[in-house]
Amino acid sequence: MNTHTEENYLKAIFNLSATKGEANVNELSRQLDIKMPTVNSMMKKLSDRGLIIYESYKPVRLTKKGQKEAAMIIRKHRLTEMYLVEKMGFGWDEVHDIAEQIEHVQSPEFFAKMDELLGYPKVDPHGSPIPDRNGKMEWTEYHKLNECKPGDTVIFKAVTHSSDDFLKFLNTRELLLETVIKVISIESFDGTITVEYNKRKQELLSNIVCDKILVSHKKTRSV
Amino acid sequence: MNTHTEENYLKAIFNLSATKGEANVNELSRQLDIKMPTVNSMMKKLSDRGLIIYESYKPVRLTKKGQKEAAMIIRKHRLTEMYLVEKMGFGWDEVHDIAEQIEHVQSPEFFAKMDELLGYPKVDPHGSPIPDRNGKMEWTEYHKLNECKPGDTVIFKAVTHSSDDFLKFLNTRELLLETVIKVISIESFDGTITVEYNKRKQELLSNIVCDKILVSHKKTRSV
DNA sequence: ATATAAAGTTAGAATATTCTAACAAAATTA
DNA sequence: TAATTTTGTTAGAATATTCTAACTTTATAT
Ligand SMILES: [Mn+2]
Ligand SMILES: [Mn+2]
Ligand SMILES: [Mn+2]
Ligand SMILES: [Mn+2]
Repeated sequence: MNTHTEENYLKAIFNLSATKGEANVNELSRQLDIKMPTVNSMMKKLSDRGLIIYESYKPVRLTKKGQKEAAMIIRKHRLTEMYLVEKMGFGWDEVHDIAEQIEHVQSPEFFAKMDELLGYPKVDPHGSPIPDRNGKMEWTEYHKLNECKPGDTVIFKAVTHSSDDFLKFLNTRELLLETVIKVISIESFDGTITVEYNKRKQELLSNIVCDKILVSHKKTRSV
Repeated sequence: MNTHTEENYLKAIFNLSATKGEANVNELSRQLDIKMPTVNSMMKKLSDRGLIIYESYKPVRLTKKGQKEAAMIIRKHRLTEMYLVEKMGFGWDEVHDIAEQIEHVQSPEFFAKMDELLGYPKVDPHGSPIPDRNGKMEWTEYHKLNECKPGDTVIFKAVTHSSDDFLKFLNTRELLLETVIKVISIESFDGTITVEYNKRKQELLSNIVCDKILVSHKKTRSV
Protein backbone atom coordinates (compact mmCIF):
# COMPACT_ATOMS: atom_id res chain seq x y z
CA MET A 1 0.00 0.00 0.00
CA ASN A 2 1.03 3.58 -0.63
CA THR A 3 1.38 6.13 2.10
CA HIS A 4 -0.85 9.15 2.39
CA THR A 5 2.03 11.20 0.98
CA GLU A 6 2.71 8.97 -1.99
CA GLU A 7 -0.99 9.02 -2.80
CA ASN A 8 -0.98 12.81 -2.94
CA TYR A 9 1.94 12.77 -5.36
CA LEU A 10 0.27 10.15 -7.55
CA LYS A 11 -2.91 12.15 -7.64
CA ALA A 12 -1.07 15.34 -8.56
CA ILE A 13 0.77 13.54 -11.37
CA PHE A 14 -2.52 12.12 -12.58
CA ASN A 15 -4.20 15.51 -12.59
CA LEU A 16 -1.33 17.29 -14.33
CA SER A 17 -1.11 14.46 -16.84
CA ALA A 18 -4.79 14.80 -17.66
CA THR A 19 -3.99 17.57 -20.12
CA LYS A 20 -0.43 16.96 -21.31
CA GLY A 21 -0.01 13.26 -20.61
CA GLU A 22 3.01 14.00 -18.41
CA ALA A 23 4.03 16.07 -15.41
CA ASN A 24 7.24 17.89 -14.60
CA VAL A 25 8.95 18.43 -11.28
CA ASN A 26 8.44 22.18 -11.27
CA GLU A 27 4.67 22.00 -11.74
CA LEU A 28 4.33 19.22 -9.18
CA SER A 29 6.29 21.36 -6.77
CA ARG A 30 3.90 24.27 -7.22
CA GLN A 31 0.78 22.12 -7.19
CA LEU A 32 1.72 20.28 -4.01
CA ASP A 33 3.44 23.26 -2.39
CA ILE A 34 6.52 21.14 -1.79
CA LYS A 35 10.01 22.25 -2.80
CA MET A 36 11.57 20.82 -5.95
CA PRO A 37 14.34 18.77 -4.32
CA THR A 38 11.73 16.99 -2.24
CA VAL A 39 9.64 16.26 -5.30
CA ASN A 40 12.76 15.07 -7.05
CA SER A 41 13.45 12.51 -4.30
CA MET A 42 9.91 11.29 -4.37
CA MET A 43 10.09 10.84 -8.14
CA LYS A 44 13.01 8.46 -7.62
CA LYS A 45 11.08 6.60 -5.00
CA LEU A 46 7.90 6.28 -7.07
CA SER A 47 10.04 5.20 -9.99
CA ASP A 48 11.71 2.52 -7.87
CA ARG A 49 8.29 1.35 -6.83
CA GLY A 50 7.26 1.02 -10.47
CA LEU A 51 4.55 3.68 -10.33
CA ILE A 52 6.09 6.20 -12.72
CA ILE A 53 8.63 6.37 -15.53
CA TYR A 54 11.33 8.82 -14.56
CA GLU A 55 14.55 9.87 -16.22
CA SER A 56 16.60 12.86 -15.11
CA TYR A 57 15.59 16.18 -16.58
CA LYS A 58 12.53 14.68 -18.25
CA PRO A 59 8.86 14.93 -17.32
CA VAL A 60 7.43 11.92 -15.51
CA ARG A 61 4.66 9.64 -16.72
CA LEU A 62 2.54 7.17 -14.80
CA THR A 63 3.05 3.49 -15.51
CA LYS A 64 0.01 1.23 -15.98
CA LYS A 65 0.25 0.40 -12.30
CA GLY A 66 0.66 4.05 -11.28
CA GLN A 67 -2.23 5.02 -13.54
CA LYS A 68 -4.47 2.45 -11.90
CA GLU A 69 -3.55 3.43 -8.36
CA ALA A 70 -3.92 7.14 -9.06
CA ALA A 71 -7.31 6.52 -10.63
CA MET A 72 -8.47 4.69 -7.52
CA ILE A 73 -7.61 7.66 -5.34
CA ILE A 74 -9.36 10.05 -7.74
CA ARG A 75 -12.30 7.67 -7.66
CA LYS A 76 -12.45 7.83 -3.87
CA HIS A 77 -12.11 11.60 -3.95
CA ARG A 78 -14.91 12.12 -6.43
CA LEU A 79 -17.26 9.55 -4.92
CA THR A 80 -16.76 11.31 -1.60
CA GLU A 81 -17.53 14.72 -3.07
CA MET A 82 -20.66 13.33 -4.65
CA TYR A 83 -21.72 11.70 -1.41
CA LEU A 84 -21.16 14.89 0.59
CA VAL A 85 -23.30 16.88 -1.84
CA GLU A 86 -26.05 14.36 -2.56
CA LYS A 87 -26.42 12.63 0.80
CA MET A 88 -25.22 15.12 3.36
CA GLY A 89 -26.36 18.41 1.89
CA PHE A 90 -23.04 20.19 1.40
CA GLY A 91 -22.59 22.71 -1.41
CA TRP A 92 -20.27 21.91 -4.32
CA ASP A 93 -17.97 24.62 -2.99
CA GLU A 94 -17.60 22.96 0.42
CA VAL A 95 -16.58 19.42 -0.39
CA HIS A 96 -13.10 19.42 -1.88
CA ASP A 97 -11.09 19.83 1.32
CA ILE A 98 -13.04 17.13 3.11
CA ALA A 99 -12.68 14.74 0.15
CA GLU A 100 -8.97 15.52 0.09
CA GLN A 101 -8.76 13.77 3.46
CA ILE A 102 -11.33 11.02 3.07
CA GLU A 103 -9.81 9.88 -0.24
CA HIS A 104 -7.03 8.28 1.83
CA VAL A 105 -9.33 6.05 3.87
CA GLN A 106 -8.51 2.40 3.35
CA SER A 107 -11.80 0.55 3.19
CA PRO A 108 -13.16 -0.81 -0.09
CA GLU A 109 -16.45 -1.49 1.70
CA PHE A 110 -16.84 2.16 2.66
CA PHE A 111 -16.49 3.45 -0.88
CA ALA A 112 -18.51 0.57 -2.35
CA LYS A 113 -21.32 1.58 0.00
CA MET A 114 -21.11 5.22 -1.04
CA ASP A 115 -21.18 4.18 -4.68
CA GLU A 116 -24.21 1.99 -4.09
CA LEU A 117 -26.13 4.60 -2.08
CA LEU A 118 -25.44 7.12 -4.83
CA GLY A 119 -26.63 4.74 -7.56
CA TYR A 120 -23.20 4.38 -9.22
CA PRO A 121 -22.71 7.97 -10.39
CA LYS A 122 -20.56 8.69 -13.45
CA VAL A 123 -19.57 12.25 -12.56
CA ASP A 124 -18.75 14.25 -9.43
CA PRO A 125 -20.44 17.51 -8.36
CA HIS A 126 -18.05 19.50 -10.57
CA GLY A 127 -18.82 17.46 -13.68
CA SER A 128 -15.56 15.49 -13.56
CA PRO A 129 -15.85 11.81 -14.44
CA ILE A 130 -15.57 9.22 -11.66
CA PRO A 131 -13.23 6.35 -12.63
CA ASP A 132 -14.87 2.92 -12.29
CA ARG A 133 -13.47 0.10 -10.10
CA ASN A 134 -11.00 -0.72 -12.86
CA GLY A 135 -9.70 2.81 -13.14
CA LYS A 136 -11.43 3.49 -16.46
CA MET A 137 -13.22 6.76 -16.88
CA GLU A 138 -15.38 8.16 -19.67
CA TRP A 139 -14.21 11.53 -20.87
CA THR A 140 -16.95 13.30 -22.73
CA GLU A 141 -15.59 15.92 -25.11
CA TYR A 142 -16.75 19.28 -23.83
CA HIS A 143 -15.95 22.77 -25.08
CA LYS A 144 -14.81 25.78 -23.14
CA LEU A 145 -17.45 28.47 -22.90
CA ASN A 146 -14.94 31.07 -24.11
CA GLU A 147 -14.55 29.17 -27.37
CA CYS A 148 -18.23 29.30 -28.24
CA LYS A 149 -19.65 31.61 -30.86
CA PRO A 150 -22.45 34.17 -30.51
CA GLY A 151 -25.77 32.45 -31.07
CA ASP A 152 -24.61 29.11 -29.59
CA THR A 153 -26.92 27.54 -27.04
CA VAL A 154 -24.99 25.25 -24.71
CA ILE A 155 -25.37 23.28 -21.50
CA PHE A 156 -23.08 23.86 -18.51
CA LYS A 157 -21.46 20.47 -17.92
CA ALA A 158 -18.33 20.90 -15.80
CA VAL A 159 -15.77 23.26 -14.29
CA THR A 160 -12.06 22.81 -14.94
CA HIS A 161 -11.01 24.46 -11.69
CA SER A 162 -12.92 24.05 -8.48
CA SER A 163 -11.57 26.55 -6.00
CA ASP A 164 -14.03 27.64 -3.32
CA ASP A 165 -13.94 31.21 -4.58
CA PHE A 166 -14.78 30.34 -8.15
CA LEU A 167 -17.62 28.03 -7.17
CA LYS A 168 -19.04 30.59 -4.75
CA PHE A 169 -18.93 33.14 -7.57
CA LEU A 170 -20.93 30.77 -9.78
CA ASN A 171 -23.40 30.28 -6.90
CA THR A 172 -24.05 34.02 -6.72
CA ARG A 173 -24.83 34.02 -10.45
CA GLU A 174 -27.14 30.98 -10.23
CA LEU A 175 -24.79 29.16 -12.58
CA LEU A 176 -25.21 25.47 -11.79
CA LEU A 177 -24.39 22.36 -13.81
CA GLU A 178 -27.00 21.60 -16.49
CA THR A 179 -27.93 25.27 -16.84
CA VAL A 180 -28.80 26.09 -20.46
CA ILE A 181 -26.76 29.09 -21.56
CA LYS A 182 -27.20 31.18 -24.69
CA VAL A 183 -24.14 33.04 -25.94
CA ILE A 184 -25.21 36.53 -27.02
CA SER A 185 -21.97 38.28 -27.87
CA ILE A 186 -18.23 38.32 -27.30
CA GLU A 187 -16.16 41.49 -26.87
CA SER A 188 -13.25 41.37 -29.29
CA PHE A 189 -10.79 43.32 -27.10
CA ASP A 190 -11.00 41.37 -23.79
CA GLY A 191 -13.12 38.36 -24.61
CA THR A 192 -15.87 39.23 -22.14
CA ILE A 193 -18.94 37.20 -23.01
CA THR A 194 -22.56 38.25 -22.71
CA VAL A 195 -24.89 35.34 -21.99
CA GLU A 196 -28.51 34.56 -21.15
CA TYR A 197 -29.70 31.73 -18.91
CA ASN A 198 -32.69 31.03 -16.69
CA LYS A 199 -34.37 34.39 -16.33
CA ARG A 200 -31.14 36.34 -16.54
CA LYS A 201 -30.56 38.53 -19.57
CA GLN A 202 -27.39 40.40 -20.55
CA GLU A 203 -25.25 38.65 -17.95
CA LEU A 204 -21.54 39.42 -18.37
CA LEU A 205 -18.86 36.79 -17.77
CA SER A 206 -15.16 37.50 -18.03
CA ASN A 207 -13.02 35.46 -20.37
CA ILE A 208 -11.14 34.04 -17.39
CA VAL A 209 -14.38 32.72 -15.93
CA CYS A 210 -15.53 31.31 -19.27
CA ASP A 211 -12.19 29.56 -19.66
CA LYS A 212 -13.03 27.44 -16.64
CA ILE A 213 -16.53 26.51 -17.75
CA LEU A 214 -17.07 23.43 -19.89
CA VAL A 215 -20.20 23.07 -21.95
CA SER A 216 -21.81 20.70 -24.43
CA HIS A 217 -23.63 21.97 -27.46
CA LYS A 218 -27.35 21.62 -27.12
CA LYS A 219 -28.43 19.23 -29.78
CA THR A 220 -31.21 16.72 -30.04
CA ARG A 221 -29.51 13.39 -29.75
CA SER A 222 -31.15 10.38 -31.36
CA VAL A 223 -31.69 7.76 -28.70
CA MET B 1 -3.04 20.85 15.76
CA ASN B 2 -1.98 17.38 16.73
CA THR B 3 -0.69 14.85 14.24
CA HIS B 4 -2.53 11.69 13.35
CA THR B 5 -0.06 9.83 15.55
CA GLU B 6 -0.40 12.08 18.56
CA GLU B 7 -4.17 11.77 18.28
CA ASN B 8 -3.94 8.00 18.47
CA TYR B 9 -1.85 8.23 21.63
CA LEU B 10 -4.24 10.70 23.22
CA LYS B 11 -7.18 8.48 22.43
CA ALA B 12 -5.47 5.43 23.87
CA ILE B 13 -4.64 7.32 27.06
CA PHE B 14 -8.23 8.50 27.26
CA ASN B 15 -9.60 5.00 26.85
CA LEU B 16 -7.23 3.42 29.36
CA SER B 17 -7.95 6.25 31.80
CA ALA B 18 -11.68 5.64 31.51
CA THR B 19 -11.42 2.89 34.10
CA LYS B 20 -8.39 3.74 36.28
CA GLY B 21 -8.05 7.46 35.71
CA GLU B 22 -4.50 6.99 34.46
CA ALA B 23 -2.51 5.01 31.90
CA ASN B 24 0.91 3.42 32.06
CA VAL B 25 3.53 3.00 29.39
CA ASN B 26 3.30 -0.76 29.27
CA GLU B 27 -0.44 -0.84 28.65
CA LEU B 28 -0.23 1.91 26.07
CA SER B 29 2.47 -0.06 24.34
CA ARG B 30 0.26 -3.13 24.12
CA GLN B 31 -2.86 -1.20 23.18
CA LEU B 32 -1.18 0.71 20.38
CA ASP B 33 1.11 -2.13 19.37
CA ILE B 34 4.09 0.21 19.63
CA LYS B 35 7.22 -0.67 21.62
CA MET B 36 7.71 0.84 25.07
CA PRO B 37 10.69 3.07 24.26
CA THR B 38 8.68 4.67 21.50
CA VAL B 39 5.75 5.26 23.81
CA ASN B 40 8.15 6.65 26.37
CA SER B 41 9.45 9.26 23.90
CA MET B 42 5.94 10.24 22.93
CA MET B 43 5.00 10.69 26.61
CA LYS B 44 7.79 13.26 26.90
CA LYS B 45 6.57 15.00 23.81
CA LEU B 46 2.91 15.10 24.88
CA SER B 47 4.05 16.29 28.28
CA ASP B 48 6.08 19.10 26.68
CA ARG B 49 3.01 20.03 24.69
CA GLY B 50 0.97 20.26 27.88
CA LEU B 51 -1.40 17.44 27.02
CA ILE B 52 -0.43 15.02 29.78
CA ILE B 53 1.19 15.00 33.21
CA TYR B 54 4.21 12.75 33.07
CA GLU B 55 6.90 11.91 35.60
CA SER B 56 9.37 9.08 35.17
CA TYR B 57 8.18 5.70 36.35
CA LYS B 58 4.71 6.98 37.05
CA PRO B 59 1.47 6.48 35.11
CA VAL B 60 0.42 9.38 32.90
CA ARG B 61 -2.72 11.47 33.26
CA LEU B 62 -4.37 13.77 30.76
CA THR B 63 -4.32 17.49 31.54
CA LYS B 64 -7.52 19.53 31.09
CA LYS B 65 -6.31 20.40 27.63
CA GLY B 66 -5.37 16.78 26.82
CA GLN B 67 -8.71 15.60 28.17
CA LYS B 68 -10.56 18.00 25.93
CA GLU B 69 -8.61 17.13 22.81
CA ALA B 70 -8.90 13.40 23.43
CA ALA B 71 -12.63 13.75 23.95
CA MET B 72 -12.98 15.52 20.61
CA ILE B 73 -11.32 12.63 18.81
CA ILE B 74 -13.50 10.12 20.65
CA ARG B 75 -16.46 12.28 19.69
CA LYS B 76 -15.52 12.14 16.03
CA HIS B 77 -14.93 8.40 16.24
CA ARG B 78 -18.28 7.66 17.84
CA LEU B 79 -20.28 10.06 15.68
CA THR B 80 -18.73 8.38 12.66
CA GLU B 81 -19.64 4.90 13.89
CA MET B 82 -23.19 6.06 14.49
CA TYR B 83 -23.39 7.63 11.06
CA LEU B 84 -22.06 4.51 9.35
CA VAL B 85 -24.65 2.34 11.09
CA GLU B 86 -27.66 4.66 10.98
CA LYS B 87 -27.19 6.39 7.63
CA MET B 88 -25.12 4.02 5.55
CA GLY B 89 -26.40 0.64 6.67
CA PHE B 90 -23.25 -0.90 8.10
CA GLY B 91 -23.41 -3.41 10.95
CA TRP B 92 -22.09 -2.48 14.41
CA ASP B 93 -19.31 -5.01 13.82
CA GLU B 94 -18.11 -3.30 10.62
CA VAL B 95 -17.61 0.31 11.64
CA HIS B 96 -14.72 0.55 14.08
CA ASP B 97 -11.86 0.31 11.58
CA ILE B 98 -13.42 2.87 9.28
CA ALA B 99 -14.09 5.26 12.18
CA GLU B 100 -10.50 4.75 13.32
CA GLN B 101 -9.47 6.55 10.13
CA ILE B 102 -12.23 9.11 9.72
CA GLU B 103 -11.80 10.32 13.32
CA HIS B 104 -8.67 12.13 12.11
CA VAL B 105 -10.45 14.20 9.47
CA GLN B 106 -10.07 17.92 10.18
CA SER B 107 -13.40 19.52 9.38
CA PRO B 108 -15.73 20.74 12.12
CA GLU B 109 -18.43 21.19 9.45
CA PHE B 110 -18.26 17.54 8.45
CA PHE B 111 -18.84 16.25 11.97
CA ALA B 112 -21.38 18.95 12.77
CA LYS B 113 -23.35 17.77 9.73
CA MET B 114 -23.18 14.15 10.83
CA ASP B 115 -24.35 15.14 14.28
CA GLU B 116 -27.25 17.11 12.81
CA LEU B 117 -28.30 14.38 10.37
CA LEU B 118 -28.25 11.89 13.23
CA GLY B 119 -30.33 14.15 15.48
CA TYR B 120 -27.58 14.74 18.05
CA PRO B 121 -27.17 11.20 19.36
CA LYS B 122 -25.94 10.59 22.90
CA VAL B 123 -24.46 7.13 22.38
CA ASP B 124 -22.65 5.22 19.64
CA PRO B 125 -23.72 1.86 18.17
CA HIS B 126 -21.93 0.04 20.99
CA GLY B 127 -23.69 1.98 23.71
CA SER B 128 -20.69 4.18 24.52
CA PRO B 129 -21.48 7.83 25.23
CA ILE B 130 -20.62 10.45 22.62
CA PRO B 131 -18.86 13.48 24.18
CA ASP B 132 -20.58 16.78 23.35
CA ARG B 133 -18.82 19.73 21.62
CA ASN B 134 -17.32 20.69 24.98
CA GLY B 135 -15.89 17.26 25.64
CA LYS B 136 -18.42 16.43 28.35
CA MET B 137 -20.04 13.03 28.30
CA GLU B 138 -22.79 11.47 30.34
CA TRP B 139 -21.77 8.18 31.87
CA THR B 140 -24.80 6.18 32.88
CA GLU B 141 -23.98 3.65 35.59
CA TYR B 142 -24.47 0.24 34.07
CA HIS B 143 -23.80 -3.19 35.54
CA LYS B 144 -21.93 -6.10 34.05
CA LEU B 145 -24.19 -8.99 33.10
CA ASN B 146 -21.94 -11.40 35.00
CA GLU B 147 -22.62 -9.51 38.21
CA CYS B 148 -26.38 -9.92 37.98
CA LYS B 149 -28.32 -12.36 40.14
CA PRO B 150 -30.71 -15.13 39.04
CA GLY B 151 -34.15 -13.65 38.62
CA ASP B 152 -32.90 -10.24 37.48
CA THR B 153 -34.48 -8.82 34.36
CA VAL B 154 -32.14 -6.35 32.64
CA ILE B 155 -31.73 -4.39 29.43
CA PHE B 156 -28.66 -4.77 27.22
CA LYS B 157 -27.20 -1.25 27.07
CA ALA B 158 -23.57 -1.43 25.95
CA VAL B 159 -20.52 -3.57 25.25
CA THR B 160 -17.19 -2.85 26.93
CA HIS B 161 -15.12 -4.39 24.14
CA SER B 162 -16.08 -4.09 20.51
CA SER B 163 -13.89 -6.45 18.54
CA ASP B 164 -15.42 -7.70 15.31
CA ASP B 165 -15.42 -11.27 16.57
CA PHE B 166 -17.27 -10.51 19.74
CA LEU B 167 -19.90 -8.41 17.97
CA LYS B 168 -20.38 -11.03 15.28
CA PHE B 169 -20.88 -13.59 18.03
CA LEU B 170 -23.59 -11.42 19.55
CA ASN B 171 -25.18 -11.07 16.10
CA THR B 172 -25.47 -14.85 15.77
CA ARG B 173 -27.27 -14.93 19.14
CA GLU B 174 -29.65 -12.10 18.21
CA LEU B 175 -28.21 -10.12 21.11
CA LEU B 176 -28.67 -6.46 20.19
CA LEU B 177 -28.69 -3.34 22.33
CA GLU B 178 -32.01 -2.80 24.14
CA THR B 179 -32.72 -6.54 24.26
CA VAL B 180 -34.50 -7.45 27.49
CA ILE B 181 -32.64 -10.29 29.17
CA LYS B 182 -33.79 -12.44 32.07
CA VAL B 183 -31.09 -14.07 34.16
CA ILE B 184 -32.16 -17.64 34.95
CA SER B 185 -29.18 -19.17 36.72
CA ILE B 186 -25.43 -18.91 37.21
CA GLU B 187 -23.10 -21.90 37.42
CA SER B 188 -21.01 -21.57 40.54
CA PHE B 189 -17.89 -23.32 39.18
CA ASP B 190 -17.29 -21.37 35.94
CA GLY B 191 -19.75 -18.50 36.06
CA THR B 192 -21.63 -19.56 32.94
CA ILE B 193 -24.98 -17.79 32.87
CA THR B 194 -28.28 -19.10 31.59
CA VAL B 195 -30.51 -16.39 30.19
CA GLU B 196 -33.78 -15.87 28.35
CA TYR B 197 -34.49 -13.11 25.82
CA ASN B 198 -36.77 -12.63 22.82
CA LYS B 199 -38.01 -16.12 22.08
CA ARG B 200 -34.84 -17.81 23.22
CA LYS B 201 -34.98 -19.97 26.31
CA GLN B 202 -32.10 -21.59 28.18
CA GLU B 203 -29.45 -19.68 26.25
CA LEU B 204 -25.97 -20.16 27.73
CA LEU B 205 -23.45 -17.31 27.88
CA SER B 206 -19.90 -17.76 29.17
CA ASN B 207 -18.70 -15.58 32.01
CA ILE B 208 -16.17 -13.99 29.67
CA VAL B 209 -18.94 -12.92 27.32
CA CYS B 210 -21.08 -11.62 30.19
CA ASP B 211 -18.14 -9.63 31.50
CA LYS B 212 -18.24 -7.54 28.32
CA ILE B 213 -21.98 -6.91 28.38
CA LEU B 214 -23.33 -3.90 30.26
CA VAL B 215 -26.95 -3.79 31.33
CA SER B 216 -29.35 -1.58 33.20
CA HIS B 217 -31.85 -3.01 35.64
CA LYS B 218 -35.34 -2.95 34.24
CA LYS B 219 -37.31 -0.68 36.48
CA THR B 220 -40.21 1.65 35.96
CA ARG B 221 -38.72 5.09 36.07
CA SER B 222 -40.95 7.95 37.13
CA VAL B 223 -40.99 10.56 34.38
C1' DA C 1 26.21 32.28 -30.18
C1' DT C 2 26.16 34.15 -25.71
C1' DA C 3 24.01 35.41 -21.81
C1' DT C 4 20.29 34.92 -18.81
C1' DA C 5 16.56 32.58 -16.83
C1' DA C 6 14.09 28.50 -15.61
C1' DA C 7 14.02 23.89 -14.34
C1' DG C 8 16.19 20.04 -12.28
C1' DT C 9 19.66 17.81 -9.28
C1' DT C 10 22.88 16.78 -5.36
C1' DA C 11 24.43 17.22 -0.79
C1' DG C 12 23.62 17.81 3.79
C1' DA C 13 20.63 18.62 7.55
C1' DA C 14 16.17 18.70 10.39
C1' DT C 15 11.91 16.65 12.25
C1' DA C 16 8.81 12.80 13.18
C1' DT C 17 8.13 8.16 14.22
C1' DT C 18 9.69 3.87 15.01
C1' DC C 19 12.88 0.10 16.34
C1' DT C 20 16.54 -3.02 19.14
C1' DA C 21 19.79 -3.61 22.77
C1' DA C 22 21.24 -2.57 27.13
C1' DC C 23 20.39 -0.88 31.55
C1' DA C 24 17.60 0.72 35.82
C1' DA C 25 13.74 0.98 38.87
C1' DA C 26 9.69 -0.91 40.90
C1' DA C 27 6.82 -4.63 42.03
C1' DT C 28 6.25 -9.37 43.09
C1' DT C 29 7.59 -13.80 44.71
C1' DA C 30 10.06 -16.88 47.31
C1' DT D 1 15.14 -9.83 52.83
C1' DA D 2 16.84 -11.56 48.49
C1' DA D 3 15.78 -13.15 44.02
C1' DT D 4 13.04 -12.72 40.11
C1' DT D 5 9.85 -10.60 37.09
C1' DT D 6 7.72 -6.70 35.25
C1' DT D 7 7.86 -2.13 33.95
C1' DG D 8 10.25 1.85 32.45
C1' DT D 9 14.30 4.38 30.58
C1' DT D 10 18.46 5.59 27.73
C1' DA D 11 21.24 5.27 23.81
C1' DG D 12 21.80 4.65 19.17
C1' DA D 13 20.07 3.69 14.72
C1' DA D 14 16.61 3.35 10.69
C1' DT D 15 12.95 5.14 7.65
C1' DA D 16 10.02 8.76 5.83
C1' DT D 17 9.34 13.35 4.59
C1' DT D 18 10.78 17.74 4.27
C1' DC D 19 13.97 21.75 3.89
C1' DT D 20 18.09 25.15 2.28
C1' DA D 21 22.19 25.99 -0.28
C1' DA D 22 24.93 25.11 -4.05
C1' DC D 23 25.47 23.36 -8.54
C1' DT D 24 24.04 21.66 -13.36
C1' DT D 25 21.34 21.21 -17.31
C1' DT D 26 17.99 22.87 -20.47
C1' DA D 27 15.33 26.53 -22.42
C1' DT D 28 14.80 31.38 -23.70
C1' DA D 29 16.22 35.90 -24.94
C1' DT D 30 19.43 39.07 -26.66
MN1 LIG E 1 -12.04 17.91 -5.56
MN1 LIG F 1 -5.15 14.13 -0.19
MN1 LIG G 1 -14.90 2.11 17.89
MN1 LIG H 1 -7.05 6.41 14.66
